[in-house]
Amino acid sequence: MTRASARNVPEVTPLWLKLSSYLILKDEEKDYLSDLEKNIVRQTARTDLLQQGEKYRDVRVMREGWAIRHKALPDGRRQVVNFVLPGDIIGMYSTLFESADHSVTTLTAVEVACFPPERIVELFQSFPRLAAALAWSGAREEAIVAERLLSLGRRTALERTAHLIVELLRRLSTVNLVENGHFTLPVTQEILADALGLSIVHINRTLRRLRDSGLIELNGQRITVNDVRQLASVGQFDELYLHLIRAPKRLERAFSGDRRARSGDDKVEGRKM
Amino acid sequence: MTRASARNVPEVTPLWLKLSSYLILKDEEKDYLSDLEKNIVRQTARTDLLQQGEKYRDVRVMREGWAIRHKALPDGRRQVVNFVLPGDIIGMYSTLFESADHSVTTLTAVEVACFPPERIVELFQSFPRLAAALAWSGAREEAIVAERLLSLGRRTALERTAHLIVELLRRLSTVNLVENGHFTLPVTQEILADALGLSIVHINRTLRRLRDSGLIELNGQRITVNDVRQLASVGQFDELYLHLIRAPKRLERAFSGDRRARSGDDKVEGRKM
DNA sequence: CGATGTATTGAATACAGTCAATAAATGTGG
DNA sequence: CCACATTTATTGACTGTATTCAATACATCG
Repeated sequence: MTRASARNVPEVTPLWLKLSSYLILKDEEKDYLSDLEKNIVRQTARTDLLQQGEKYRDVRVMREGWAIRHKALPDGRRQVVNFVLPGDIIGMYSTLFESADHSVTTLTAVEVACFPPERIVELFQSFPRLAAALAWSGAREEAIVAERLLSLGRRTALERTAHLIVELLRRLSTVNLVENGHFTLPVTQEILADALGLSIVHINRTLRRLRDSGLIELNGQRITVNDVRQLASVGQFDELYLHLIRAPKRLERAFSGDRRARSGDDKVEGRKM
Repeated sequence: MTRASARNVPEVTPLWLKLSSYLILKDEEKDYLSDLEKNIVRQTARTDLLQQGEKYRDVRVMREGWAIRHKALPDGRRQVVNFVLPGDIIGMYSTLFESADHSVTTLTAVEVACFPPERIVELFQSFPRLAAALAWSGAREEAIVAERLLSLGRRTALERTAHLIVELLRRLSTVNLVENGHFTLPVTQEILADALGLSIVHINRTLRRLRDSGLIELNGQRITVNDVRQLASVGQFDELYLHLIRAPKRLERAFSGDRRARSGDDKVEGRKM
């Protein structure tokens, strides 16, 4: 915890906060993260950060504001795949694909950091702990999408809606954007509908039910969750999928040893090759 | 294409085939893959490869047979997140999580290769091209789940079903498991229902409609797709999301240069740091 | 202060679910 | 190899959740 006094203490960004919930970052890692987020771009609400079919470019880190990742059918029907919140990364593996199969559109004015995808590779080589944390965050995103799939496939409208609210609460908590159970929800009911696979009208009715039951309150873009436990219960919320636990011991162990040799230790004891 | 005569020519596995659709593997990479798949385990149909809540163990490669990745609600409702086909990897990033948020259950007798997750790290360090190919395959899985989310959210029962059949056809084609438009579909209608967020009864009726329209034929576990184009059209199938194109040029370029320096080249020209 | 986008509610409709009964297929033990 | 049991598939009738259509209220913004 000793901090070199000469060192420029880097700003605490949402990404920093999020990764810190997974493992304790070292100063050099914080510095590298800080450097990654150096190139900052601002964009207004309801503009595209990425368009379906477009060639991928930079990797981006959401620093402030909300966006949605969504896919559309030729006839205009649309599905919101996920919400992009502060601390989330856009197009981490973009180098691997030729073109995007989804769009990303801002819901609010946003502040994003941009860097070339080559830096991800660099990071995997030079900062394996950071790389693991980023990979964790990426894999967790997949888990979130899978959980939403469970919602759309098997939860009722009420359950889905309750579930989404709890999910957002949890995710925003990690980056300090929840205060006393309330947070800003900068979405129209149309967007909620597209996220939950429902019609606008039905989302409206469902929110009404949640409000009438006293579980939530809505004032403009401010949502207050009065009873998280009960809301989570309505949504059949399973804490497991957000993987909000620190890096497993075996991972820490892997990083504690010699950096070059870390692939060998566990392996050899289990099998001979 | 010259092959060292002394070299043990490795078996062509589904994973090998799949990755080859993305980039042309070098002999040393083939050898490494072959070594990864050395430890082979067989398991009968309808047994678990992984259970929700369980601690993660080995990484597995499906060599033969089918499985499903699925999540369940406390009351028993179930959602199949994805089908695990030959060449697919189970739990690639498993080290990063404490416990599994989903189960994996075999549909047929399967043959899987097991290896400790540390080898993924090893591979990222020693075989970056292979690592990229694996990361591609992982990111593609996410894309498949996202596309299924679009299905459940915004496609009708008929569209969903048609879409899934085309998806399976495409994925199985990559690993040479489709012949003349027909392939083995080792699933009950209950599993299809759980994959598509429908009831068993409704899947049955939907399949009937597809058969009556002559688009597909079903004989036991053998399905024949008579008109892929039309079926794809019914399912609003978008070729984009499977990312069935070779590694983008910038990736190849990155690998062609000096291994240690490859993070720098593109980066510097765009910005100064 | 109109204009557009968003929210809300009622009424009619539809797609998909549930219940139920039967048929077909698959598996098991004698 | 057959008889029985179980799982899976199929179809009809009825129900219900969510959609669509429509009208109105409310909000936000230039």
